[in-house]
Amino acid sequence: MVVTIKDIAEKVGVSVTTISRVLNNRGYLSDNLKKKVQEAMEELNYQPNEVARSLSRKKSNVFGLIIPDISHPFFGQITKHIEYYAYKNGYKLMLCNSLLNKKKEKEYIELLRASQVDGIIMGSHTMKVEEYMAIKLPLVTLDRRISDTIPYVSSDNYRGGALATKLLLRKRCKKIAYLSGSLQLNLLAKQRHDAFMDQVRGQQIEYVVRQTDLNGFKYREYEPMVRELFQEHPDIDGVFASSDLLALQIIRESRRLGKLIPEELKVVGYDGIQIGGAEDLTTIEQPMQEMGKLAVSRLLQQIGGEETPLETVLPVKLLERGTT
Amino acid sequence: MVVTIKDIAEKVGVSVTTISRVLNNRGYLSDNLKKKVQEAMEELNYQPNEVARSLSRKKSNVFGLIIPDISHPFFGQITKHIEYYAYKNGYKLMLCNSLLNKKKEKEYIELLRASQVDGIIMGSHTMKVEEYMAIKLPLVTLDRRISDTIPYVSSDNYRGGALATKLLLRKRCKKIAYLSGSLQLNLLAKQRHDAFMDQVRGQQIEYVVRQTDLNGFKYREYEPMVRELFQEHPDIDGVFASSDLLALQIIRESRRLGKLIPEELKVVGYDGIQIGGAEDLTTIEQPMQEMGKLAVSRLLQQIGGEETPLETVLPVKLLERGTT
DNA sequence: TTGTAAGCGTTATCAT
DNA sequence: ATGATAACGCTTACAA
Repeated sequence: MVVTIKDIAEKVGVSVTTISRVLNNRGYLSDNLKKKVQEAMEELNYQPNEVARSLSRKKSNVFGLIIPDISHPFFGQITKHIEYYAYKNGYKLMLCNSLLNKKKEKEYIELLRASQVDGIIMGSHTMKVEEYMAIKLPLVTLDRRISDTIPYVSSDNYRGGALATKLLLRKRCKKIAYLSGSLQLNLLAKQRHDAFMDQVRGQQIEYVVRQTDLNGFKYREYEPMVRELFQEHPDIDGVFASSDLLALQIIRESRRLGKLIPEELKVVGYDGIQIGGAEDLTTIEQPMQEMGKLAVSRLLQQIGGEETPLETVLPVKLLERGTT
Repeated sequence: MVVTIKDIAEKVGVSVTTISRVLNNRGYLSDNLKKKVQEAMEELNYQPNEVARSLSRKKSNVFGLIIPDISHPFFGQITKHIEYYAYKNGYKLMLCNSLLNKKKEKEYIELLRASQVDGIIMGSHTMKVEEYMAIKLPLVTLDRRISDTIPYVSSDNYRGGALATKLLLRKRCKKIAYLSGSLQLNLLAKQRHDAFMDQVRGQQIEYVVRQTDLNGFKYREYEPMVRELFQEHPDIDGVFASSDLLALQIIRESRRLGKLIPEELKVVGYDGIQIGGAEDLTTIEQPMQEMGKLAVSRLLQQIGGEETPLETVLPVKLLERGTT
């Protein structure tokens, strides 16, 4: 049998209440008692049952994290930081990969509520606004403005888009393309596109916009899009890709075509993923560590009953490297 | 207040036992009753409390996953698959990033036990053998043979090492290097090195072995090691890197030095990560999906009281691509 | 300073 | 077929 608080109580010869007090360091306790209890715990190798605690306290110290795909470097990195700060604050993390599957996302949300998690960080969203509003749990989204009541943490997408586009203009590109994953999926990343358009319109420059309608993260499938782009527009000399992974695909394709980078083609990515192969890529770096930290702290604020600002927009940084 | 089984019972006019029965579909229940209960649940928007269930059933339906770093593509990908199969079997996943920090790993193990998880998948190991043996919980390790009682899932590291090395020999390399992260950390990956040595010894070929003593995943710090290697041995014409990330670093450095790949230098990586930039890399692919699947199923076996084989070694595959 | 007892929301064991 | 009631392991008023 597993050792419980009751066994400790019997061994020491006090009530369970007292043991619980020692455990939580509440109330007045003689040092002698404390010591005896500690010893008994050691001896019996006692471990508190967090499930029982959660039930009793109505608090689980668990956060749910719902993202599309943990194997995507952007989410992998941000998750790393979220875990770091959650752990630091005494919270565990339940990992939920939605794969942008509506049913799975919904099931996970229900599962998280049923599991009495103390808060949810959403980096995925495929359901209707009302369904998120109905969650009634501390909630924060990553890079997604779902409604004007659900707090979100993002980086400055518009500025990122502007920085990237301006760089290409400054480098005297004559015909530039904006490439992105599905725009619908991510409202805020759409601002990169808006910024691109604002920079490009009215300028003496040709431009092309392309987006996948993949509702997924099948990076492999970026390839045909990129190939097609260059077939239709072989004279493109600048590309702003809305993710580093996409940018890498472009670089790969242009190598195949024998286009020299940056001489004949300049490429700017987005995210700032720290992965071999992306290290020479000029890109817009999102402050992933800060984003993770703030996502956690927005949740903690809500749990603590504090006011939480609707928007938390963090600055991005242009990393000018080898591909421009 | 939150709706409980009791509220449903009152509304329907039966006992909580009956509601619980409906919930778990146990025993004999009239269809009429079932329907009425279902309706009441819908109406009151009832959600079972998993914490209470776990306490009562002594089963949480949660697995703990301890890995060094979720932002490393290898672990990101394998985690994706683990999550997939866990979910499919009704288990949630608690994500624990150890950062190869002994204290954190130990704390997490305790936390997982306290949280009554039903099993642990360990992809990290920094503690002493006995400490793992003392876990007394369904356990499976990834790519780590800790003792001969703890089941592990891995791919065939020796064969992977042999395949990679043989390829370089077949391609007529004259001087090849084996590069790896810290060998101590990962007993099984060490077999890649053994295989390398077995292939290379007694052949008419020069070879060099280098390993970081980084006890971490600071990929950035691979750079100096790689640079140094080429300074000391500018005549190397083949490299077997024990991870794709390391291989990418080598490719990067050789570009800088103006060495042509594969003409002047051939590079073989390891892992088969699916990341832009690694797509042209010749590498040894680990069957990550199968590994994730089997890690989960080994845990399920243990939970089900079945015999679990000590070792599960899956085949690797040589992907011959652009860098050889 | 310590103890009694109720309560957290479910499940499980007997009854009936 | 359905119900009482104890039990899961812990916390927390309220007492003493």
